[in-house]
Amino acid sequence: MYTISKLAKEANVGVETIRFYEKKALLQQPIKPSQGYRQYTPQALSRVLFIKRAQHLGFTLAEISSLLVLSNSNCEEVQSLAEHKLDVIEEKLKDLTRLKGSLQSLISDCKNNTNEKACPIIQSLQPEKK
Amino acid sequence: MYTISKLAKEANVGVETIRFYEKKALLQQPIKPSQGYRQYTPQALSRVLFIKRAQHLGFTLAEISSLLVLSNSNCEEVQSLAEHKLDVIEEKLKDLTRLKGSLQSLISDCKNNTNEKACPIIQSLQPEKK
DNA sequence: CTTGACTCCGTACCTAAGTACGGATGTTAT
DNA sequence: ATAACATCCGTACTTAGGTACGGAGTCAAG
Repeated sequence: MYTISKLAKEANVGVETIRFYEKKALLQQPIKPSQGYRQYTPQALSRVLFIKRAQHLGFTLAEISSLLVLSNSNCEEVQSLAEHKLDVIEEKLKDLTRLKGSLQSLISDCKNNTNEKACPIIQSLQPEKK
Repeated sequence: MYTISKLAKEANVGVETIRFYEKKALLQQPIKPSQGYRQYTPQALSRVLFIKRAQHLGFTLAEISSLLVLSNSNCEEVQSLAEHKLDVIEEKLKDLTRLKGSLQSLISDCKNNTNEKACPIIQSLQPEKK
């Protein structure tokens, strides 16, 4: 059993984060003993670690909430959530790759530029005159 | 010359966005004729379009602010800002690629899974018992 | 000269995932 | 039993980039 600060420390998050997850119903609030502080079980720790791992996989807290609901029953739906997330990630990868190409070519233009006044990057951002 | 709503329309942004950019000093507020509405010059339109293009290249408004300050003088600093942005993008690309691999392997585990109860994705998120 | 559309301006609200504050209460060590 | 620390709880603040609201003033058409 843990106090809130020990739980937070074990999970490597702030105390406020625990309380935040409770508000968001990602974490069940342990019944407060009418006297004294709340006690957290090892299951609560598991839950927080689960949340943190899922975040590292790129899931938002809202999605993690769904994962937790589905986790006891439905492998297919979990899989479909993961596939959707994969699509989003692939979309972002495409965008960033395109971005990278544009920036690289602008920077290389800059390096070939001897004219100090007309920076090719700035030029490229100027809209054409109408 | 444009009214604010015509400017916004030309630039394909909301009226509120123009006002927001003025607050952020990305856009100079035209002097308000003591009577009546403000008039925007074609230069103001160019400026808004510049901002939107730079955003598409992945620059934040704060960075665009720097770009605008530098744009009249210093190609080298503009280039260095772009290089920094490129580094950040490459870092993000690495992270996303790693993420994509993890998700793909979890999804493929799911597909090989015949046991409906134990979803491999959920399993992988469970911390080991201590 | 009045109606309807547009503008001005400050302020509040939005998402996401927390972080910070502050007063009241509870616990622990001396 | 009192100091020092921990917890409880509600509320406000943070970043980024806007969006929405509401009351007042202004402008153009009929």
